[in-house]
Amino acid sequence: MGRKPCCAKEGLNRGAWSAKEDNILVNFVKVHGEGKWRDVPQRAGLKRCGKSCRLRWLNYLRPDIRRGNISSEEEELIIRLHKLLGNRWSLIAGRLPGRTDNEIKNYWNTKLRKKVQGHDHDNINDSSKQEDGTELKDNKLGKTSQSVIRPKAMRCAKVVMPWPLIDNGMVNNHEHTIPGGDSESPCRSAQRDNNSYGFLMDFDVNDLLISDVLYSDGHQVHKDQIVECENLVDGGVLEPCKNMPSSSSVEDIAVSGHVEAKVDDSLLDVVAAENWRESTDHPVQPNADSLDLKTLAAFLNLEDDHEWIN
DNA sequence: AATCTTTGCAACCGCAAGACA
DNA sequence: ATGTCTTGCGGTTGCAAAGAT
Repeated sequence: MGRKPCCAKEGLNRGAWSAKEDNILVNFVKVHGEGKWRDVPQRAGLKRCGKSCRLRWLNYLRPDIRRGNISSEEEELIIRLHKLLGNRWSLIAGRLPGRTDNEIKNYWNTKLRKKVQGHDHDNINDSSKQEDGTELKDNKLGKTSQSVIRPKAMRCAKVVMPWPLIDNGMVNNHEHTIPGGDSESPCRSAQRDNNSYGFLMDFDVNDLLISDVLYSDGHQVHKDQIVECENLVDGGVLEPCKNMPSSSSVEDIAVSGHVEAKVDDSLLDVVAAENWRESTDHPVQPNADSLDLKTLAAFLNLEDDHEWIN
């Protein structure tokens, strides 16, 4: 027996919302709050599908929506997050306070994709070309291959809050333990040094993943990068994992799709959630935003974070 | 000025996961 | 344990505005 459709489609308005409909929905949510979207149209007196109401609210009517042009910092962040997360628009949007997944998706599809593709084309490396010089495509959509973290299955055992947040007194605890998480993570905790990489946290992912993230560029990780990474480790940024497969030679560590590194949402959400909480009262809050960008910059790109955050 | 093409964005659709009875 | 409901997500579509011819 099939499930009921979310709404009877006959007699319902479709397409663009009128100002009057917007008003009704806003007033209804103000009074009754979000949720129970299925009942909203009937209770609010809207000739709309509940799903449509929810979408309209989330993507357009919510008071904390930040409209207007996407800044170059946001654009840069979207590109980097997309490189890291793929088409996980909701996750990407979660790192951009006030922006919706739909907006970011549209922005990517209409502007950034071309931009990035153009850039990739310029920087196409040998590994993406066949012997005859034609480019290899990794799927039927013709996307260039890239390392993407699929943030679902893996559970994060323990999360260490980013130091800037702690230093700023935004949070009290130095550790947030996820209930049910495995307390014996194979990777030892990241060093508690006062540095911006602290939020690489006690994470249930091996070093390969970390180097994936740090150097995810869709290309092979070079030996000198690993050396650099190890220097970071030596410097107290990351403590080396004990269970790193010893057989994996440096040259073999390809940052490619086969590493289905499934990072729990909490990886970055810890940061974003705090910033979001801070920013919802004042959607454009320079401190919170710059903090978030800076922390993410440190996470996403160790080398040139000074260049794009300013 | 008229028509065609492209672009940008809001909205829709189907699917999946989690919650709940 | 199972079925249904609710919500969220990502892909796609439709349409209006802008630009090109």
